[in-house]
Amino acid sequence: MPELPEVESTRRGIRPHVLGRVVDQVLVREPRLRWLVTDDVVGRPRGQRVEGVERRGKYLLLQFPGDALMVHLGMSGSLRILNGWRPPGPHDHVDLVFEDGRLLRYTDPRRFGSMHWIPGPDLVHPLLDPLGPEPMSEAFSGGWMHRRSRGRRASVKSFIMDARTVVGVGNIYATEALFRAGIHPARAAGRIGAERYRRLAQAIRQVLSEAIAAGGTTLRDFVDGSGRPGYFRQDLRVYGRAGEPCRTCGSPIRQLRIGQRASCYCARCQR
DNA sequence: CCGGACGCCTGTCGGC
DNA sequence: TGCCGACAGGCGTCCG
Repeated sequence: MPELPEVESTRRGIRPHVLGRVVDQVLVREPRLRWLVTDDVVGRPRGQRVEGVERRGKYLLLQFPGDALMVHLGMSGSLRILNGWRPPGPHDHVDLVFEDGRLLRYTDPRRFGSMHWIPGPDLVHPLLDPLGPEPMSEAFSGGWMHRRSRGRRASVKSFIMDARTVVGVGNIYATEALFRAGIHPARAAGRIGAERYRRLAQAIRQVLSEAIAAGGTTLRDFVDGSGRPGYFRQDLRVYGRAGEPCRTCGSPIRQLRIGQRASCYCARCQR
């Protein structure tokens, strides 16, 4: 499910409901996520107040005094605020129960997500360590991509989906950004010039901003912290539109596979 | 170092 | 109707 806009929509949805609340207990019904949920996730948050709800790439960070809880939604994960106890469904793996009876419930049918306790205030974790720049930060630019891509023969689509290049860009938004920038997804990253990378950086920022404003993209089951779907699906120009006419030029949208992922593009608009 | 394939899971959908 | 393969929003790991 979730790329940066969906994670950010989740962050904004849950933040007002969890900020300042004190954790009463953490219930882990199924610890077998992408990585085994360890005992510190169950034991350490108890009695602690949530002091911040942040995001780094596709990771959500619940900040406690001195420590943090790091959550990844994988392919099919979501977090929901419940105002009171409700019986959990088969994929409701973790509950953070607050002292006032509200809870934050983690649901993830495919269990590709994860939950880690990060001791200490500095957000040091091996999964965060290799991450590249945030797309909205100054550190991310066409120049950065251009320099980093010299000599690379991998496709530009794989290149921008690599979190070391830029965080938060998954299959949907890589596909959409390349369409907006007029770049063919299979083109070798190292054979794209500085000016086109400037356009691509702008396209990535633009498509992510618009998607956040729409509450993200719901393909099947994504909902934000309040249970609302995202409405960016109707604004997708190429993703999931193979065989349909290009909204710009009318020629049929084509699809190929890059790195085991479907890649839709317009052969006329993207070179 | 780089690039590509694999595997982890469950649910859904299309074709036969 | 039922079965079976393909596919799905991610990403660490392994291999050549």
